[in-house]
Amino acid sequence: MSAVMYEHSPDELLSIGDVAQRTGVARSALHYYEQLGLIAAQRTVGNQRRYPRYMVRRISLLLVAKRLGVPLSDVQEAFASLPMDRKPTPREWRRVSKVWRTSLEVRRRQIERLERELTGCIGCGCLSMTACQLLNPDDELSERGPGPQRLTETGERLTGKGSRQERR
Amino acid sequence: MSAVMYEHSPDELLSIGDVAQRTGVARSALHYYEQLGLIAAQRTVGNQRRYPRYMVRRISLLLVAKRLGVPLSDVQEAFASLPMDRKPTPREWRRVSKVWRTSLEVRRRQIERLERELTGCIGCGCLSMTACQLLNPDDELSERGPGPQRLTETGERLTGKGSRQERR
DNA sequence: ATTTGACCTCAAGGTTACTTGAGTTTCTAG
DNA sequence: CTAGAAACTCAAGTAACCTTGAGGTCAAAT
Repeated sequence: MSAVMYEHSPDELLSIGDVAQRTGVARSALHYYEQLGLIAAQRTVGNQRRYPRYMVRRISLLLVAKRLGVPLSDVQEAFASLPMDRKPTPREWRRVSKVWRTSLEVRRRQIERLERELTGCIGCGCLSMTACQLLNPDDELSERGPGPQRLTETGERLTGKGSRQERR
Repeated sequence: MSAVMYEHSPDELLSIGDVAQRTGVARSALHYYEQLGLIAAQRTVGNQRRYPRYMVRRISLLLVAKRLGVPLSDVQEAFASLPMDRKPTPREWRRVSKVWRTSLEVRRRQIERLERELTGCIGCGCLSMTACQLLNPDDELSERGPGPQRLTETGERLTGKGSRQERR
């Protein structure tokens, strides 16, 4: 580990292993993100990746997006305006984060609405197909295409009975 | 369309096309859900599926879960206690829906927390790695396995600039 | 100097959630 | 009764997001 002796020296470059540990992202995932152009690294003479510190922030912001269920293609767009070769200014960080904030708010409101609807329907025990908006959303539900749609991301463990495998 | 004349007769069985239209779920997806044991149907002499009405509710509840980003494997678990061969009682519906409600609440709280954190960090422009919880969640973030993780489900279109393809 | 662990690339595989297509059969309206 | 729409099965393909493996290189501690 290249940075283990100088944890907090300001301009220390981080190896991929360091970054993996700090961010909790697997090395293979970092490779993948690099392929997508979401992150970048300098290289040593021996072709090994060396990350400047601000890349960790970039990755962390990426993780925030992931936690929100934002697809990487959207992250790509949002990151397009962030410089890769120098530390972004606070102003630049703010601009990007603002997008996430907006998305967060939207999602929160949708969830609140769902909660209200579910409470209404289930509360009265009706679950009536005709009256219940939740069960008859009508709106764009049928418009959705195929492909995977997941987000256990935020780790709620629905049943709470430990019945879900710890995956793999 | 078998049910087009008797839209609201009580014990009418629905063809797969009917169900697809009512729920907004593609026929192929219904086949898929059946494979997973999430739904079931009676068959005609000619082997075509005929769904009892309550299956539509079951599917609708499944869709709610999907909207929440719950993976189908979790839905499977939750549905395990719902009878497939008869109309579930309101009590049974309630029990299952309660799980969703809990999940919703958890998710909402997480989002609220994220919002607070993001506001704090971005608001002051610091985005500091040491002080910011958002960028250093530490908690179980690294525990996540591979596989797809998406949820544009609720359709927020982050950038709002119509830059995202309408898929396919 | 050597060994051990970290790293590299590239191709292929895995998971979730479906869709698409081929070839065939069943239903229903005229 | 017959044509055309709708359904059936099964296999294979797709998309997002990574992981795993093979085969080889680099770097830091002994």
